[in-house]
Amino acid sequence: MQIKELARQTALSDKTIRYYESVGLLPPPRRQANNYRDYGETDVERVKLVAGARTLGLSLDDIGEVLALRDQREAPCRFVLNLLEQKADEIKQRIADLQRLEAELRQLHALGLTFPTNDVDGKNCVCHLIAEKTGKDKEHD
Amino acid sequence: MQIKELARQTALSDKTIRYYESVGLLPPPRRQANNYRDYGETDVERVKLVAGARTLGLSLDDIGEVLALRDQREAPCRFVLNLLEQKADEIKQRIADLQRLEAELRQLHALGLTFPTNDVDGKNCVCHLIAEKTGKDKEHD
DNA sequence: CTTGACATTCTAGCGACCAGAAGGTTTAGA
DNA sequence: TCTAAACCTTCTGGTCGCTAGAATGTCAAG
Repeated sequence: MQIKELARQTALSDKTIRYYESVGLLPPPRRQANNYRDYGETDVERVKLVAGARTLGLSLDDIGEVLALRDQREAPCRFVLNLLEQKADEIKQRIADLQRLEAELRQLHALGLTFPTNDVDGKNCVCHLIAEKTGKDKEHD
Repeated sequence: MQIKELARQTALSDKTIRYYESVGLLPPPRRQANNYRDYGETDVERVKLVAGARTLGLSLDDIGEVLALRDQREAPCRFVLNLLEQKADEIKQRIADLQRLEAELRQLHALGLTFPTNDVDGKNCVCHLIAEKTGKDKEHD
Protein backbone atom coordinates (compact mmCIF):
# COMPACT_ATOMS: atom_id res chain seq x y z
CA MET A 1 0.00 0.00 0.00
CA GLN A 2 1.32 3.43 -0.96
CA ILE A 3 1.27 6.43 1.32
CA LYS A 4 -1.86 7.95 -0.20
CA GLU A 5 -3.89 4.83 0.52
CA LEU A 6 -2.65 4.80 4.09
CA ALA A 7 -3.57 8.48 4.30
CA ARG A 8 -7.05 7.74 2.98
CA GLN A 9 -7.66 4.94 5.46
CA THR A 10 -6.54 7.06 8.40
CA ALA A 11 -8.00 10.38 7.22
CA LEU A 12 -4.63 12.08 7.51
CA SER A 13 -2.60 13.74 4.79
CA ASP A 14 0.43 12.08 3.24
CA LYS A 15 2.48 15.01 4.48
CA THR A 16 1.38 14.33 8.01
CA ILE A 17 2.31 10.67 7.78
CA ARG A 18 5.77 11.52 6.50
CA TYR A 19 6.02 14.02 9.32
CA TYR A 20 5.12 11.39 11.90
CA GLU A 21 7.83 9.20 10.46
CA SER A 22 10.34 12.06 10.60
CA VAL A 23 9.73 12.58 14.31
CA GLY A 24 10.02 8.88 15.07
CA LEU A 25 6.39 8.00 15.75
CA LEU A 26 6.34 5.66 12.77
CA PRO A 27 9.22 3.38 11.84
CA PRO A 28 10.81 3.76 8.41
CA PRO A 29 8.64 1.58 6.21
CA ARG A 30 9.65 -0.91 3.56
CA ARG A 31 10.23 0.59 0.17
CA GLN A 32 8.92 -0.56 -3.18
CA ALA A 33 11.35 -1.06 -6.08
CA ASN A 34 10.84 2.58 -7.05
CA ASN A 35 11.65 3.81 -3.56
CA TYR A 36 8.01 4.53 -2.72
CA ARG A 37 6.98 3.81 0.86
CA ASP A 38 5.17 0.48 1.22
CA TYR A 39 2.75 0.03 4.12
CA GLY A 40 0.75 -2.87 5.52
CA GLU A 41 -2.12 -3.43 7.89
CA THR A 42 -0.04 -3.03 11.04
CA ASP A 43 0.93 0.41 9.80
CA VAL A 44 -2.74 1.28 9.37
CA GLU A 45 -3.40 0.23 12.95
CA ARG A 46 -0.47 2.21 14.27
CA VAL A 47 -1.41 5.37 12.41
CA LYS A 48 -5.02 4.99 13.49
CA LEU A 49 -3.88 4.81 17.08
CA VAL A 50 -1.90 8.00 16.60
CA ALA A 51 -4.79 9.75 14.87
CA GLY A 52 -7.28 8.66 17.50
CA ALA A 53 -5.04 9.82 20.30
CA ARG A 54 -4.55 13.17 18.58
CA THR A 55 -8.28 13.78 18.39
CA LEU A 56 -8.28 13.18 22.14
CA GLY A 57 -5.80 15.99 22.53
CA LEU A 58 -2.76 13.90 23.42
CA SER A 59 0.54 15.39 22.33
CA LEU A 60 2.83 13.60 19.92
CA ASP A 61 5.24 13.16 22.81
CA ASP A 62 2.58 11.43 24.89
CA ILE A 63 1.69 9.22 21.97
CA GLY A 64 5.34 8.44 21.45
CA GLU A 65 5.54 7.10 25.00
CA VAL A 66 2.47 4.96 24.50
CA LEU A 67 3.88 3.51 21.28
CA ALA A 68 7.28 2.91 22.86
CA LEU A 69 5.65 0.83 25.59
CA ARG A 70 3.78 -1.16 23.03
CA ASP A 71 6.88 -1.67 20.93
CA GLN A 72 8.55 -3.16 23.99
CA ARG A 73 5.62 -5.54 24.33
CA GLU A 74 4.53 -3.88 27.53
CA ALA A 75 0.86 -3.16 27.79
CA PRO A 76 0.49 0.63 27.84
CA CYS A 77 -3.08 0.55 29.08
CA ARG A 78 -2.39 1.69 32.62
CA PHE A 79 -0.25 4.50 31.28
CA VAL A 80 -2.92 5.45 28.77
CA LEU A 81 -5.62 5.46 31.42
CA ASN A 82 -3.61 7.86 33.51
CA LEU A 83 -3.03 10.07 30.50
CA LEU A 84 -6.72 10.16 29.71
CA GLU A 85 -7.60 11.24 33.20
CA GLN A 86 -4.88 13.84 33.30
CA LYS A 87 -5.88 15.30 29.94
CA ALA A 88 -9.52 15.37 31.00
CA ASP A 89 -8.53 17.41 34.04
CA GLU A 90 -6.49 19.80 31.92
CA ILE A 91 -9.41 20.28 29.58
CA LYS A 92 -11.75 20.92 32.47
CA GLN A 93 -9.46 23.68 33.66
CA ARG A 94 -9.23 25.04 30.15
CA ILE A 95 -12.98 25.14 29.83
CA ALA A 96 -13.28 27.09 33.06
CA ASP A 97 -10.71 29.60 31.78
CA LEU A 98 -12.49 30.01 28.48
CA GLN A 99 -15.85 30.45 30.17
CA ARG A 100 -14.47 33.30 32.21
CA LEU A 101 -12.96 34.78 29.09
CA GLU A 102 -16.18 34.53 27.14
CA ALA A 103 -18.12 36.20 29.91
CA GLU A 104 -15.59 39.01 29.98
CA LEU A 105 -15.78 39.50 26.23
CA ARG A 106 -19.58 39.65 26.28
CA GLN A 107 -19.56 42.07 29.19
CA LEU A 108 -17.02 44.30 27.51
CA HIS A 109 -18.98 44.19 24.30
CA ALA A 110 -22.18 45.18 26.06
CA LEU A 111 -20.43 47.98 27.87
CA GLY A 112 -18.80 49.14 24.65
CA LEU A 113 -22.19 49.48 23.01
CA THR A 114 -23.09 52.20 25.48
CA PHE A 115 -20.09 54.26 24.43
CA PRO A 116 -19.63 56.50 21.42
CA THR A 117 -17.89 54.77 18.52
CA ASN A 118 -16.08 57.79 17.16
CA ASP A 119 -13.76 58.45 20.06
CA VAL A 120 -10.25 57.77 18.88
CA ASP A 121 -8.31 57.92 22.09
CA GLY A 122 -10.51 59.47 24.72
CA LYS A 123 -11.78 57.62 27.74
CA ASN A 124 -15.22 56.95 26.36
CA CYS A 125 -14.12 54.13 24.12
CA VAL A 126 -14.03 50.40 24.52
CA CYS A 127 -10.38 50.54 23.49
CA HIS A 128 -9.64 52.39 26.65
CA LEU A 129 -11.29 49.69 28.71
CA ILE A 130 -9.10 47.11 27.03
CA ALA A 131 -5.94 49.03 27.81
CA GLU A 132 -7.05 49.34 31.44
CA LYS A 133 -7.27 45.60 31.80
CA THR A 134 -3.51 45.18 32.11
CA GLY A 135 -2.37 43.37 35.17
CA LYS A 136 -5.78 42.23 36.32
CA ASP A 137 -5.70 38.92 34.48
CA LYS A 138 -3.62 35.85 34.85
CA GLU A 139 -4.09 33.47 32.02
CA HIS A 140 -5.94 32.71 28.88
CA ASP A 141 -6.16 30.81 25.63
CA MET B 1 11.99 55.44 30.20
CA GLN B 2 13.99 52.34 29.36
CA ILE B 3 12.51 49.13 28.11
CA LYS B 4 12.53 47.42 31.49
CA GLU B 5 10.42 50.13 33.05
CA LEU B 6 7.94 49.90 30.19
CA ALA B 7 7.94 46.14 30.69
CA ARG B 8 7.24 46.60 34.39
CA GLN B 9 4.34 48.98 33.84
CA THR B 10 2.73 46.69 31.30
CA ALA B 11 3.58 43.38 32.97
CA LEU B 12 5.26 42.10 29.83
CA SER B 13 8.86 41.04 29.36
CA ASP B 14 11.38 43.23 27.59
CA LYS B 15 11.81 40.45 25.05
CA THR B 16 8.13 40.56 24.26
CA ILE B 17 8.17 44.31 23.75
CA ARG B 18 11.10 44.06 21.37
CA TYR B 19 9.23 41.29 19.62
CA TYR B 20 6.13 43.47 19.24
CA GLU B 21 8.31 46.15 17.73
CA SER B 22 9.89 43.64 15.36
CA VAL B 23 6.51 42.61 14.00
CA GLY B 24 5.40 46.20 13.55
CA LEU B 25 2.90 46.54 16.40
CA LEU B 26 5.03 49.19 18.04
CA PRO B 27 6.84 51.93 16.14
CA PRO B 28 10.63 52.13 16.43
CA PRO B 29 11.10 54.27 19.52
CA ARG B 30 13.44 57.16 20.09
CA ARG B 31 16.90 56.14 21.23
CA GLN B 32 18.93 57.48 24.09
CA ALA B 33 22.51 58.63 23.48
CA ASN B 34 23.71 55.09 24.22
CA ASN B 35 21.30 53.57 21.71
CA TYR B 36 18.93 52.31 24.39
CA ARG B 37 15.24 52.48 23.51
CA ASP B 38 13.51 55.48 25.08
CA TYR B 39 9.78 55.28 25.76
CA GLY B 40 7.12 57.71 26.92
CA GLU B 41 3.59 57.63 28.26
CA THR B 42 1.99 57.14 24.86
CA ASP B 43 4.07 54.01 24.47
CA VAL B 44 2.81 52.74 27.81
CA GLU B 45 -0.75 53.27 26.66
CA ARG B 46 -0.14 51.54 23.36
CA VAL B 47 1.52 48.52 24.93
CA LYS B 48 -1.23 48.31 27.52
CA LEU B 49 -3.79 48.20 24.77
CA VAL B 50 -1.88 45.37 23.12
CA ALA B 51 -1.51 43.48 26.38
CA GLY B 52 -5.16 43.92 27.30
CA ALA B 53 -6.29 42.75 23.89
CA ARG B 54 -4.00 39.72 24.13
CA THR B 55 -5.54 38.64 27.43
CA LEU B 56 -8.87 38.78 25.58
CA GLY B 57 -7.54 36.30 23.08
CA LEU B 58 -7.18 38.66 20.13
CA SER B 59 -4.40 37.75 17.72
CA LEU B 60 -1.51 40.09 17.04
CA ASP B 61 -2.90 40.51 13.54
CA ASP B 62 -6.26 41.63 14.92
CA ILE B 63 -4.54 44.02 17.26
CA GLY B 64 -2.44 45.32 14.41
CA GLU B 65 -5.61 46.27 12.56
CA VAL B 66 -7.01 48.03 15.58
CA LEU B 67 -3.82 50.02 16.03
CA ALA B 68 -3.62 50.85 12.35
CA LEU B 69 -7.09 52.39 12.51
CA ARG B 70 -6.10 54.40 15.53
CA ASP B 71 -2.90 55.54 13.88
CA GLN B 72 -4.97 56.89 11.01
CA ARG B 73 -7.06 58.80 13.52
CA GLU B 74 -10.07 56.65 12.82
CA ALA B 75 -11.96 55.43 15.82
CA PRO B 76 -11.51 51.65 15.92
CA CYS B 77 -14.30 51.11 18.42
CA ARG B 78 -16.85 49.73 16.01
CA PHE B 79 -14.22 47.39 14.63
CA VAL B 80 -13.20 46.37 18.13
CA LEU B 81 -16.78 45.71 19.15
CA ASN B 82 -17.21 43.40 16.20
CA LEU B 83 -13.99 41.65 17.06
CA LEU B 84 -15.09 41.12 20.64
CA GLU B 85 -18.34 39.58 19.58
CA GLN B 86 -16.69 37.38 17.00
CA LYS B 87 -14.07 36.15 19.44
CA ALA B 88 -16.72 35.46 22.03
CA ASP B 89 -18.55 33.31 19.51
CA GLU B 90 -15.37 31.46 18.61
CA ILE B 91 -14.70 30.78 22.26
CA LYS B 92 -18.23 29.57 22.78
CA GLN B 93 -17.75 27.07 19.99
CA ARG B 94 -14.39 26.08 21.41
CA ILE B 95 -15.94 25.47 24.82
CA ALA B 96 -18.57 23.23 23.29
CA ASP B 97 -15.87 21.25 21.50
CA LEU B 98 -13.84 20.88 24.64
CA GLN B 99 -16.85 19.80 26.66
CA ARG B 100 -17.53 17.03 24.20
CA LEU B 101 -13.88 16.08 24.32
CA GLU B 102 -13.79 15.98 28.09
CA ALA B 103 -16.89 13.80 28.19
CA GLU B 104 -15.32 11.45 25.72
CA LEU B 105 -12.11 11.23 27.69
CA ARG B 106 -13.96 10.46 30.92
CA GLN B 107 -16.10 7.89 29.20
CA LEU B 108 -13.12 6.22 27.61
CA HIS B 109 -11.31 6.25 30.92
CA ALA B 110 -14.25 4.62 32.69
CA LEU B 111 -14.56 2.03 29.98
CA GLY B 112 -10.84 1.36 30.04
CA LEU B 113 -11.01 0.61 33.75
CA THR B 114 -13.23 -2.38 33.00
CA PHE B 115 -10.59 -3.87 30.71
CA PRO B 116 -7.46 -5.84 31.57
CA THR B 117 -4.36 -3.66 31.71
CA ASN B 118 -1.89 -6.25 30.49
CA ASP B 119 -3.19 -6.66 26.97
CA VAL B 120 -0.59 -5.33 24.57
CA ASP B 121 -2.44 -5.35 21.29
CA GLY B 122 -5.54 -7.40 21.70
CA LYS B 123 -9.00 -5.96 21.52
CA ASN B 124 -9.55 -5.81 25.25
CA CYS B 125 -7.47 -2.68 25.74
CA VAL B 126 -8.29 0.98 25.85
CA CYS B 127 -5.61 1.50 23.20
CA HIS B 128 -7.72 -0.39 20.76
CA LEU B 129 -10.67 1.87 21.46
CA ILE B 130 -8.52 4.86 20.70
CA ALA B 131 -7.41 3.45 17.35
CA GLU B 132 -11.03 2.75 16.48
CA LYS B 133 -11.94 6.39 16.90
CA THR B 134 -10.44 7.44 13.58
CA GLY B 135 -12.79 9.20 11.24
CA LYS B 136 -15.58 9.69 13.72
CA ASP B 137 -14.38 13.08 14.93
CA LYS B 138 -14.12 16.40 13.21
CA GLU B 139 -12.19 18.86 15.26
CA HIS B 140 -10.54 19.56 18.53
CA ASP B 141 -8.03 21.54 20.56
C1' DC C 1 38.47 48.28 39.25
C1' DT C 2 35.23 45.13 39.36
C1' DT C 3 30.68 43.57 39.86
C1' DG C 4 26.04 43.62 38.60
C1' DA C 5 22.19 45.27 36.31
C1' DC C 6 20.92 47.10 32.65
C1' DA C 7 20.98 47.35 27.31
C1' DT C 8 21.87 45.75 22.23
C1' DT C 9 21.58 42.37 18.08
C1' DC C 10 21.17 37.88 16.23
C1' DT C 11 19.93 33.08 16.02
C1' DA C 12 17.32 29.14 17.11
C1' DG C 13 13.68 26.63 19.27
C1' DC C 14 8.78 25.30 20.63
C1' DG C 15 4.25 22.07 18.41
C1' DA C 16 2.11 20.09 14.75
C1' DC C 17 1.96 20.48 10.88
C1' DC C 18 1.26 22.84 5.69
C1' DA C 19 2.87 24.74 1.23
C1' DG C 20 5.79 24.74 -2.42
C1' DA C 21 9.81 23.67 -5.22
C1' DA C 22 12.09 20.57 -8.13
C1' DG C 23 12.35 16.39 -9.51
C1' DG C 24 11.33 10.88 -10.45
C1' DT C 25 7.72 7.10 -11.78
C1' DT C 26 3.79 5.06 -13.63
C1' DT C 27 -0.40 4.67 -16.11
C1' DA C 28 -3.76 6.05 -19.47
C1' DG C 29 -5.26 8.11 -23.47
C1' DA C 30 -4.82 10.83 -28.22
C1' DT D 1 4.97 8.05 -29.45
C1' DC D 2 4.10 11.68 -26.96
C1' DT D 3 2.06 13.71 -23.16
C1' DA D 4 -0.68 14.71 -19.36
C1' DA D 5 -2.22 13.27 -14.82
C1' DA D 6 -1.57 11.42 -10.69
C1' DC D 7 1.19 9.53 -8.00
C1' DC D 8 5.77 9.57 -5.42
C1' DT D 9 10.51 11.54 -3.45
C1' DT D 10 13.40 15.03 -0.58
C1' DC D 11 14.23 19.56 1.11
C1' DT D 12 13.23 24.16 2.63
C1' DG D 13 10.65 27.57 4.79
C1' DG D 14 6.46 29.33 6.82
C1' DT D 15 2.82 29.50 10.58
C1' DC D 16 1.92 31.82 15.88
C1' DG D 17 3.56 34.20 19.89
C1' DC D 18 6.74 34.27 21.99
C1' DT D 19 11.22 32.47 24.89
C1' DA D 20 16.09 31.34 25.61
C1' DG D 21 20.69 31.95 24.76
C1' DA D 22 25.02 33.85 22.88
C1' DA D 23 28.04 37.51 22.44
C1' DT D 24 28.63 42.11 23.26
C1' DG D 25 28.13 47.07 25.02
C1' DT D 26 26.98 50.65 28.83
C1' DC D 27 26.66 52.50 33.21
C1' DA D 28 26.37 53.33 38.34
C1' DA D 29 27.75 51.82 42.93
C1' DG D 30 31.09 49.90 46.22
